[in-house]
Amino acid sequence: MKIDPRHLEILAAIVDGGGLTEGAEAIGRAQPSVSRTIAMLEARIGAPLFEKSRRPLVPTELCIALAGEGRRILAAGNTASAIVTTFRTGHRGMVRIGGTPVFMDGVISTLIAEFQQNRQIRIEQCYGYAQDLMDKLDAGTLDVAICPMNPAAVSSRFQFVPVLPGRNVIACGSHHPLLRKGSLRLADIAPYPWIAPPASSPLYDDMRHILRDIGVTDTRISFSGGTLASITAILANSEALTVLPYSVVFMARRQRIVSALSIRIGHPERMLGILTKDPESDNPTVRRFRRFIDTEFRNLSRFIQQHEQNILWRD
Amino acid sequence: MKIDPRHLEILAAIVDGGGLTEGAEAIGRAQPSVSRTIAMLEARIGAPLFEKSRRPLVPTELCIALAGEGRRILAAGNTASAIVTTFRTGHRGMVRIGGTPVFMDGVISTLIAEFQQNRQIRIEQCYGYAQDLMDKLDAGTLDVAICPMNPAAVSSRFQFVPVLPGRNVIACGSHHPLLRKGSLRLADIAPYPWIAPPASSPLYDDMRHILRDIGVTDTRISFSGGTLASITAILANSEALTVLPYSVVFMARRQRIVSALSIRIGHPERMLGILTKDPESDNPTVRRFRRFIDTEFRNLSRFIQQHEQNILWRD
DNA sequence: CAATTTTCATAACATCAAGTTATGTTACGT
DNA sequence: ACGTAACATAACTTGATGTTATGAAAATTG
Repeated sequence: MKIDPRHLEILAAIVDGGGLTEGAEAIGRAQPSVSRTIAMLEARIGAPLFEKSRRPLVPTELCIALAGEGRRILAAGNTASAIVTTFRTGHRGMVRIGGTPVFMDGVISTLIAEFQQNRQIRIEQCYGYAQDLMDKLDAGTLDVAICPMNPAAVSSRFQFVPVLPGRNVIACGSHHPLLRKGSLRLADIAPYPWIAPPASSPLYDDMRHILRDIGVTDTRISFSGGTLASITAILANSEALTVLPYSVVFMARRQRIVSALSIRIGHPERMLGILTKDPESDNPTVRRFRRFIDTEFRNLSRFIQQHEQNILWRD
Repeated sequence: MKIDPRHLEILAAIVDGGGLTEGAEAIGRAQPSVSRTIAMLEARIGAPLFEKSRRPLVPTELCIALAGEGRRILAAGNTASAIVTTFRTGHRGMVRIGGTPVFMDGVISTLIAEFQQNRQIRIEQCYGYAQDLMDKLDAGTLDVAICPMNPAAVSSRFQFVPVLPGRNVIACGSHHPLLRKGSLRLADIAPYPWIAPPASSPLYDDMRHILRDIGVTDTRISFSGGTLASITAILANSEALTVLPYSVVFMARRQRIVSALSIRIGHPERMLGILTKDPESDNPTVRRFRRFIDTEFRNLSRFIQQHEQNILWRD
């Protein structure tokens, strides 16, 4: 005998409320409605649920047992409602994000940890470069991409919200001898080996341009192919140099492991930004994540600007 | 946002079954029905529950969370069904029974314990004599009465199922000197004191008749007003005599504390039986209890008859 | 004890979710 | 690319649930 779970809910409400009227109110219905529902339930079960002709309604043993189950159903329904609410307010759910490796490791991961505070949100992260990320957004396997792009060159199928200029710096270990030098010249830099980003990454191109600009010719590559963790470790324990996004070095400044050389280098025409396919159709969690990233980056941008004013950039 | 618990059940069934078709079958509906239900649910919630355009249906994070609650609801519903089933088969519920004190204590209580084996049944017992019990049956505060009555004199408003002749015996402690005597005469019995049943009980009248029949004139009452437990204790620790229903002494024979004198006494025209108001309208538990009492008493009756054949009754 | 109030039951009707069968679509495997 | 299996849609029927209005009965109160 299958019983409608809503009927059990009503039963629980009546037993707990102490009467038909209270139960009806508790569950948001009119009294006659629940009265008839109970009558039908009794007919189906074939046994009375309340003692007849008693005014403060007295539940049967059977009724009390069933009301117990009804209470469970009520509880499950409430938590289900809560789940939906937390989901709709973006406090629960999943966000699939992708971005360039160094940037995800060096900046985004820190923000993610903060975003997950007080929320039950799962982040599925993947790494990739611009084209890759756009393909995934198209395929619907990614909600948000965070990557450097030329805002003018973004397809109209995507929304691109720029948040930071895509500036790079020459990074080194915080113990590096060049940091103690007053002014840097080509001859000073030339002797040191370089860590190369992956050949397919934009950073790699950036580095090539920078080296050409400052006149370094035969670059000695001492390490390549590592993610940020490896790069940081190498920088910390050698005198190698590399090119990293300023924001990454900025975020890492707290650990006092890596620093940036005070040398002005040309920076690309790209902006770091949030790339999405159809911002309106995203679920609340994704929206909230985008908003969060956006505001955090604007804060970061301000910090970086303040920081830059305290540094003398030399040629 | 209130969610229909049945929808959550369906969700759970789909997630567990791995597809719409399986889920629909599990819950006993046609596939299009659940398809539309899910569509409506998604519309209400405002978020997809399954990933679109994927053929082995892939549930969303949100969906999995909600399905968890649905599973609870399903479980509660199942136990509710089980409760109803056990109730309908008489394995659960409550029976309100009443009867004459000595008889309830001496016979019925033992049977109740056996009846409750493997069942979740609450017994509400009360004591009373015939008129009292009929009033309570009339008032609907009693399901079954078990008492001695003259079958011919039972009102047609009641059903009376006789189960045992209302025979009495003279009871004594099992150490009693009279038990060692060959044949008993009035002079043998006369010296001993008597325990009197409550004045309002049928047993009291029985005792008076018996004493008159066997010629005892000035009866010495040593104890009165006690229930069976007290009477038994007095019998065990004195040489007092009393009148008890044969069935009570029979049930007590195991403890070897009380015995019956082998003296034939007149017995009343009453039958012990099961008295009910409206046997058809009773719930399954009560019916089952009546059936149980009936068959147990028939067994008891056979035992008693076999037992009697092994005893020489003297005048 | 009668009057009043409270509480539950019933009636009559409207509405909407949910059931059905029949029939597309569409993703996936061969 | 083609067939199959699985899901979606359509059109219609049914039945539970909602409503208001009202009746009946028990409990309370003066």
